[in-house]
Amino acid sequence: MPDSPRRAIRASGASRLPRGFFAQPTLELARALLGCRLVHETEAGRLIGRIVETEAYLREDPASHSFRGRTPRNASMFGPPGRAYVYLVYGMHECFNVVSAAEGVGEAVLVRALEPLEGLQLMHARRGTSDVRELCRGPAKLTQALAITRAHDGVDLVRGALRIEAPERGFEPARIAQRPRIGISRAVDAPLRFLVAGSPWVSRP
DNA sequence: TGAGTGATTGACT
DNA sequence: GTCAATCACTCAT
Repeated sequence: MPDSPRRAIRASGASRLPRGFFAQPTLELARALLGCRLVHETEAGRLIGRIVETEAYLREDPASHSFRGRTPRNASMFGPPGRAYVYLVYGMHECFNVVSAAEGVGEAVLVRALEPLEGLQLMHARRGTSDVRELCRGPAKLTQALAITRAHDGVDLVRGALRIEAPERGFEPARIAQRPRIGISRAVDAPLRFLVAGSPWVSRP
């Protein structure tokens, strides 16, 4: 009996993204990440969600943490592409970013929402909700659901317990919409938010 | 050194 | 719809 296609991909390592994937321009990466899978292998089990919403934060971008230069907090943003940038916001919520652009350039892509794929029971327990729609619909919700903390700041997302994998073969987001970003007070009109149009999993339609 | 702010969420009116 | 929670960081004394 032959393996399923998905299993074959996993077994061959084909779902792993090449490091160069993360080196593409930040805007293109923000779009390309839609449909990819965020995977976290934890001791309690494997947690997986499909990325359905992202926001780009660029150099020379007043809304970006990197705008005023490198600090201990945002140092990961200036690291090599394909790393994680995790920070604390409002004193209690953690947000997960994929670092992009060359080392020394402070750009990243914020992951705002996921479609839960695997480890749903663990996510429910971590989030304290029985509503599947509320598991990963928001940047701080998804970090809580997938057990992502500031301890993951700077980790390599190409390989390791926390990583990003390519979409299943043949999978493509139906339609991609581009909108202004959410929750910021500077550069509010720049259409740097990307989402899977019509997806019920995005933080705001 | 102290005040102000923030890439959010959930509880409450 | 409004608003509090809570702390790292920035900026102005």
